[in-house]
Amino acid sequence: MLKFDIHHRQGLARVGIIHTPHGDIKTPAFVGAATRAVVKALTMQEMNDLGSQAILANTYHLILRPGTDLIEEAGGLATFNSWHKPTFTDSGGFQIFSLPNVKITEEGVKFKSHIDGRNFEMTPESSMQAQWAIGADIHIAFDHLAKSESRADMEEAMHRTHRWLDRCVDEHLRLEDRRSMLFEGPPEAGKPRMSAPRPWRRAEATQPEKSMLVYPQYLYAVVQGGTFNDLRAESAKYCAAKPVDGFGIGGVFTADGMGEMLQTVNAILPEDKPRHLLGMGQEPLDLFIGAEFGCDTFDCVGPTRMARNGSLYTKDGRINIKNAKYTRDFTPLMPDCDCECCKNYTRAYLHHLFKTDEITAKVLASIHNEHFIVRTVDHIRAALQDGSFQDYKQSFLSRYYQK
RNA sequence: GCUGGAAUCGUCUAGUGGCAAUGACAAGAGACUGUAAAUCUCUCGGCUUCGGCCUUCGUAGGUUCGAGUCCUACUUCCAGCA
Repeated sequence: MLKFDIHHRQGLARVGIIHTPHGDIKTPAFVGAATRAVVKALTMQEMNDLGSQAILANTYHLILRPGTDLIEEAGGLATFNSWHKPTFTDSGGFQIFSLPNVKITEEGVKFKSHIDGRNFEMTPESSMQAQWAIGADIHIAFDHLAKSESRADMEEAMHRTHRWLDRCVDEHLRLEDRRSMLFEGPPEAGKPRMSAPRPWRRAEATQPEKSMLVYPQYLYAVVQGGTFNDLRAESAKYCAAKPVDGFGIGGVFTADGMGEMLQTVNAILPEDKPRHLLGMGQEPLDLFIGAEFGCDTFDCVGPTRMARNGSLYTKDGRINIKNAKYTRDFTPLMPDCDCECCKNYTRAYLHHLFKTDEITAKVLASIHNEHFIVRTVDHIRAALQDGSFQDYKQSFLSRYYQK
């Protein structure tokens, strides 16, 4: 089981540490979106320097390119992309369900690559195998996304997600058993299964299957149910009963009603396992609500996508640096920010880089936005720890969202 | 000097008798939440009571119900020949 220590609680909120084979994550934490094993526009060194603790890659994208075998051969995701810190993979379900012409059956999903039209099939088992090959520390179960917001569709998607979760768990445990047999021998009574961290070399297996990464990997179930809190409760109960290491909360698209939903779900989920709020974190409000109601980690493509499109966070809300009014603004983007962008460059310079479509515009903007969100969650963690959360939330949000 | 060719909204460009006029870029603004996103959308002659009205395709005339489009002259530019 994934080790998760909780040091402090305040209502549903908690402060803790997730211990992964590639290091610790102090929670609550924002996990950078590295869909194709890269945080767009940034190097892993830059991600490290801006304070990121973990990244999340996407199984769908990595299956298409470069292929999961290649990542396994490289020594796993964290070695391949030189991150060397905790990693997550999303199952790919979310992406596949958003493709046109997907064929969904109880067995799994058939789809065509959006790159070259090649046919692929993904099942709960194959998603687990792909994620084990990619070798992130934490995997997300292959879930079914509802085709609409309707209750009938949500219910169908939830039940299939549950059935698929059972298959994900079986396959995950099979892969973990195989790994531990290969590298640690049969479990001894009284001795914990989890191995000490080791060098992340790929090991040649002597068993029929060809190779395997030596470190343990962990699985999160996904809670579904859309905007229907009774479905959310049902899903949380189902997931809570499974031998998984943590939980993803999926299918959340707006902050409206999110707090109530999280209260329902997180009151049911076991306290001693981490919870990841899938895909939320573009709006600071999401992060405050998520942390307040018991979520430990977040990921979101928003900060870096916004950055590439010139929409930059400040304490007074987002600004579009491409606007003409910043042409002669020779002040830092955010004066009290200690990111590389704000410490060294002015709004006028950023404006110029964007207007001339220089690559560095996206680099500096991504550094700032990612830093902004990572540090906001860091502050939330500190505030929870010292009891000032409500004050911090109030002062941050009233300034950020004032009009 | 002669002979061709060309002048269109910031720029380049489409247009060969019904046109406020094509497309691209530039410019102005907006969107973006488990990334088919360095992407996408809107505006882009002026006014408007949103039905229109006014002014526009180098300049000045002309032909025509009607001209960016045809004719004449002029101006400027390009090419070739002197």
